[in-house]
Amino acid sequence: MAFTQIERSPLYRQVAEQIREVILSGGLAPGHNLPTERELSETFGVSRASIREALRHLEAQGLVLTNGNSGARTVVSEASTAHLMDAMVQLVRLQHVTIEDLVDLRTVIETAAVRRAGERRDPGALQEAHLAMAVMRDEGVGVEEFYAADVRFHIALVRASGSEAMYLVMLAVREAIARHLLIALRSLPDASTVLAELTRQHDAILAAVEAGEGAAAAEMLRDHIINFYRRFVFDAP
Amino acid sequence: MAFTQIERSPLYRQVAEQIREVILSGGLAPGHNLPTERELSETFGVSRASIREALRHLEAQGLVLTNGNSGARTVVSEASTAHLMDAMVQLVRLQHVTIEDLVDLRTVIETAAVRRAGERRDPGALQEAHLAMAVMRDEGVGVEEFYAADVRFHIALVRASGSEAMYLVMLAVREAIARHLLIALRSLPDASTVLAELTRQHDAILAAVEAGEGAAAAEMLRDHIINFYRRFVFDAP
DNA sequence: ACGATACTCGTGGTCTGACAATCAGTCAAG
DNA sequence: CTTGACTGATTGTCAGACCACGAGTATCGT
Repeated sequence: MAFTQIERSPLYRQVAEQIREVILSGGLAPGHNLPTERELSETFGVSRASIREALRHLEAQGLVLTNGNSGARTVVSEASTAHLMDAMVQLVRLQHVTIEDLVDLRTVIETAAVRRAGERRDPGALQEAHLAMAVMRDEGVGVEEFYAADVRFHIALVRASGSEAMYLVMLAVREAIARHLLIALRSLPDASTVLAELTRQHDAILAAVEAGEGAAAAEMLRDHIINFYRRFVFDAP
Repeated sequence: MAFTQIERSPLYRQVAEQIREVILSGGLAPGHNLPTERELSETFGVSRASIREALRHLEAQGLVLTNGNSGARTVVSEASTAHLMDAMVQLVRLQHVTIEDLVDLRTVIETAAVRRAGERRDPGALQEAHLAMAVMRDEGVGVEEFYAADVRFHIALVRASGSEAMYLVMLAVREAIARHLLIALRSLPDASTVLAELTRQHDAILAAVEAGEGAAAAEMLRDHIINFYRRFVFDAP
């Protein structure tokens, strides 16, 4: 006979798992109201406390959304990338992944994306890149603003590749890197010169993409990223 | 004037945020016991119910771990990739990312990783790849086992690149793709022929990596992946 | 002296019932 | 038509209780 191990998971986990499954399989559309806690309590046959703990679990997974205030119903959340980003940032902060690795991954994804973007030439996404360039070209721009525009620029390039997955991972990687990058930028002794140089490189990359020369753009982008990190982030202090 | 939105976060969220920050900044090392719920309740000045909801939040983020049974303390969790994978699977199931996109991303990362693996030639990780190959070479192997071995093989290749970040994202991507891939494999009319062909390709790729010919391995890997999906997954039904 | 047994205590898991703050809707007054 | 008050429902929070379980400790028989 085949006895099987008894698995004893807390009620709140069983409840959360059931609700999660319903949401993921489309039984509860985003934006719709969840049943009230008291209703759930009755249908599952557990106390409201357990229901609430299950809801907190789902909330942390980004599946449901509570408005923070009392008196507002709990709703099914839109699919969001925020939690993917959080998960990655967490791994970095816990030292499970090094910045070098992330930069490496960033280079791989971004060069591939740019190569593709050169073939597609999506005008919408490239427009966004141009807007970011306008900010960076401004002489008096501060380091913070420059960095924000830089992120917008690079993200726009990846988005122009048309791959939602790359865009997504890119967002997460950028978010995880952000802290270190900003520190490096802030401690630059001669900021405006460096920023001007970065802007020039951006210009060249964007031009190559728009000319349909994806391979050349990828090449320049690789140098752009690697050189920057080599000069200002890794060896710096 | 710049009025700013009033933000009113529930107690459980404030508690969770504080504890999370302590853990992420190293104030509580993985494996150590968290204070008991009653202690936390006292130090934060909120009821145990709120503390518990905060703990459920942290649990869902993979920061703390409760042993499921009663009588066991809550403990700070090791850094784990499980939640990154969950987050990505979730996005796929919510239709936010398509399988085509994921396969695309997979190709990009995996080819880059193999190229690197060819330069490093990490014997340990390649050993794991050989073990997986042994399973796949077995004639009578079932589709399920073959698939598991296939995942082990590809993951081992990425691991051999030495990039923890790529390995991580690869895990997540594979997990998200898994369901579709298995369905495709199961519905193959002529499984053993296809599996044998896949195994031959694997052999060639692994040989190239071990010979230090990363570029060639990457080329073969790209064909390997793209052809498979084109023939059996996308056009299939 | 030593191993097995029973006991106590602290922990997380669960429940109940209550109250406050807030929101959505209704409806009368101006 | 706008304003304000009223009503009912919902989430947020609390206090207090009980249970099941694990770990250590004391007790007992040999």
